[in-house]
Amino acid sequence: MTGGRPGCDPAPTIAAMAPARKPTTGQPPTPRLASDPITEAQRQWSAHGWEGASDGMAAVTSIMRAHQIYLARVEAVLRPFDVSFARYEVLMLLYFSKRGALPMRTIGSRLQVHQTSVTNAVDRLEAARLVRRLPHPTDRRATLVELAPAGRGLAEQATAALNTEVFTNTGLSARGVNDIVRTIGQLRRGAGDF
Amino acid sequence: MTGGRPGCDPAPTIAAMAPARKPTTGQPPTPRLASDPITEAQRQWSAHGWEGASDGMAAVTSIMRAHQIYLARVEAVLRPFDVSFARYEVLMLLYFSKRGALPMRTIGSRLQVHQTSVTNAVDRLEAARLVRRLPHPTDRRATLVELAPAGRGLAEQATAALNTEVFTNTGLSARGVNDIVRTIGQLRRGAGDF
DNA sequence: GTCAAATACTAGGACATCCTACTATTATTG
DNA sequence: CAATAATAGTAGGATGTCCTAGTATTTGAC
Repeated sequence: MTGGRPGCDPAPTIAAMAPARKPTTGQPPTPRLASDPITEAQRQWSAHGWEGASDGMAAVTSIMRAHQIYLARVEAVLRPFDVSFARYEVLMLLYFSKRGALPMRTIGSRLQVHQTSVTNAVDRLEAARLVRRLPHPTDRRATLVELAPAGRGLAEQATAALNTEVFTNTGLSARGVNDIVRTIGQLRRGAGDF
Repeated sequence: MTGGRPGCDPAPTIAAMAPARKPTTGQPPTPRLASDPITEAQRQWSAHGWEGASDGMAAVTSIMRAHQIYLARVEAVLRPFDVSFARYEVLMLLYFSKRGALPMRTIGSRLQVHQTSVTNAVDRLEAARLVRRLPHPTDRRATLVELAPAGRGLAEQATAALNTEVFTNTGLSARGVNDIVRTIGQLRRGAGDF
């Protein structure tokens, strides 16, 4: 969820594995900082003799949490449009395609999701009259998914909303944005994305 | 998802919304680079007049993809132990707790997941005899979740596997790891995580 | 040309996540 | 002290993701 469909709440994080913080009542002997759970988890990792893995654990955990935060924000923005992020992605893929139509398989490959996830998303998009299934003209195994006019309009409106409410205000500095894109680019290259 | 339980394949990404690349046959007029889909999506964003949002879109999309990659790797490592990442996180939270037991509510708060997700995870962990539910000694509304010996052993073994196979080899440079943790720390602070 | 292998899609099931109730218990307020 | 509000947990439902299996069609090999 990665699944799932986050509402406003985020997803799980190893990060939060820090021991319970004392309530900030009074003035406890320990520094009453609202400690960063990921930093705390790193401390736990080191305390258990896993120093070599603690930084990587923190990075992976940070990614998990960031995903949770952004997915929740995106889904919240898309909710009024009655589409999920998964379905929005399908719409945008079709929106950018020259003919406004793509085979199911192509959609799955581009979005890097399982075929059956595409079937699922297209089922719902079709039920909402945002796309149509058409027979592929030359390959009778394949099914084309065509963007309906309503789907095109929704794609534009939803994108405008996402741009305003999420993408132009990511909660990161300009440098942070660049660092993220560049560093994850490294990861994605290693994973064979491009 | 965020959901779901990724096997080896990743999750959706706006990134892949680039138009189909021409096959690299012959030597097409356009540079036949196996283009980075996220960079391509950025180009599309700009081409549609959404320049101000393209960088943020790329960052958010990168996070989504990174999550997908890491979640798939983590789940693959955990599969032999018959636990999901969500359940592993619960085990580790208990493992780090002083008494090896925590109320359901505390688990949800620490992992930042919905209460019902904790109920779900604990149901399965309990069925696998990895944890036990106990009545809270003073608050009869609450339920304590106690780490069973088998759960403690599994937590240690699974962590060893994750450390070896994922956390010490994240696919990022040391600098990349630090950039990720630091930059996402920014985001998390803004989201009120600490 | 025919048969095996690969490909495209769907069906059904397992998990995980969220949300909205609903119950039981504790805390708060008048 | 009683009534209301807040909290802890579960049940049931919707979505999304994956996987395996099964059907239809196309490609490739002999």
